[in-house]
Amino acid sequence: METLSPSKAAGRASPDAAVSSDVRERLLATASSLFYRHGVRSVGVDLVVLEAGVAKTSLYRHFRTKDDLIAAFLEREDADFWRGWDRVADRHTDDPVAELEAHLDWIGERVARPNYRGCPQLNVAAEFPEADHPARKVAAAHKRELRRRLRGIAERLGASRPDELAGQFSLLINGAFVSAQVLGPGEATPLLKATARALITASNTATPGATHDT
Amino acid sequence: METLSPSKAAGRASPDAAVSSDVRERLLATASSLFYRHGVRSVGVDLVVLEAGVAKTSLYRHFRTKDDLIAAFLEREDADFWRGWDRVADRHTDDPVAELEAHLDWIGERVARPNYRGCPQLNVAAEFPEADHPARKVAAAHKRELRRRLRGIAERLGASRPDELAGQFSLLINGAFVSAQVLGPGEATPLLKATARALITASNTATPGATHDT
DNA sequence: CCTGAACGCTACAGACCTGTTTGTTTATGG
DNA sequence: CCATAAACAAACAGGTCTGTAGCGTTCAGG
Repeated sequence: METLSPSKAAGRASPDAAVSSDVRERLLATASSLFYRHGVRSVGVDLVVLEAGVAKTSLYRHFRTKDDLIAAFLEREDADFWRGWDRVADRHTDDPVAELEAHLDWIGERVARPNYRGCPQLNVAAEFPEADHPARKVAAAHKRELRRRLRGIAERLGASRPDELAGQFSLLINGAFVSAQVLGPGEATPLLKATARALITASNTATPGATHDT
Repeated sequence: METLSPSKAAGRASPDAAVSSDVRERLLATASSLFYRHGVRSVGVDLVVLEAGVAKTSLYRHFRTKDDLIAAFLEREDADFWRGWDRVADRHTDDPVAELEAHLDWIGERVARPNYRGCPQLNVAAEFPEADHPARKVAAAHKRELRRRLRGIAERLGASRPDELAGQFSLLINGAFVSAQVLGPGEATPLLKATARALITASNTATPGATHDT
């Protein structure tokens, strides 16, 4: 029988009710870190509760299943991502070109980090082929949101076909997310920005309604 | 050694010696299909041998471990991919622009297929974070080869910085591979081609930003 | 002071996983 | 016609996985 150790009780958050979310938050933070670093399927719930210093029963009190925990992980990553995005966007409310370039700087820097392991949304999508998996829905919504925001920028750029331009940006950014392994360090940012500039130029000079395809 | 027997057929393995590779080939074909459709980690060896109609001992005679089987799966996909690529390239030995566009058509068509499940190399890389996994080495080599071939095209295009242009193409194509879930049907090809055209145009004008027509 | 919620801990169920072992069948080459 | 190699079949070893059950402890609020 273990006697309760004061240091233990002090180490973890005070049992102070606060909201019950203290344990939940620690679980989610631990799971997010483990899931991102090692992949979702290779991390068992036993490891999560061990690292979080929490009982397994508590995990299943806060998350119905592991799949729900995975979805919560992606939602957390989604929120983090847009928080960072907004921080960048807020510095360039007037100039859409500058805003886009700042986003690409931010993304390029992120992709070049030594422990970068790819976009969590894309990773989970690759790990779970079933499109109706709860986490897949989060991932799909995240990518739709990315394109939506890019379309907003494209509109402010005055592109003749903003949705098409946004699609191109989206291709580009997702390409950077998965290409870390094949890109040299520091290569992503210049590639992203050069490509974006070429696309903006082309979108300005393109003849509206011209059909290039055949 | 290659005695061929007309009495092939009949559901079960033809006892015909053939090359020993008959069983191996069926194993690899079955595993490849299952791995691609359902993901590598979610398909156990028991299922592979069941679907292949082969004994598990046979699997482990031809592949030392499951990891080796996964690597063989990626090697097979790699070979298939370049076979298709070469078929396209062989039709456009004279015109690099036409060749690139043909490749993008081919890729766009592939990505739009209803049961497209992403690039197997990228999927496996997402499933196995450990960079030293045998399959990861195959995937990395595959992506390096892609960029190498794109650089060849960029050189024949007369780009001033062919390696940079190849990097941009690479970003673009990998982006298309992972963006299937966010792209509308039939959207990939026009996006790919329009982007490639913009990049080629930009690469011809020495400094980005200038809007010059070819 | 009592009740109930939240948490911790241990053990377990039941399934699935990779890889091995043992023993049998089959077919071909010498 | 026999030796050899390869395949088959089935059980098993030893883990790991998700999720549940049982039981004790802490603590806030009435």
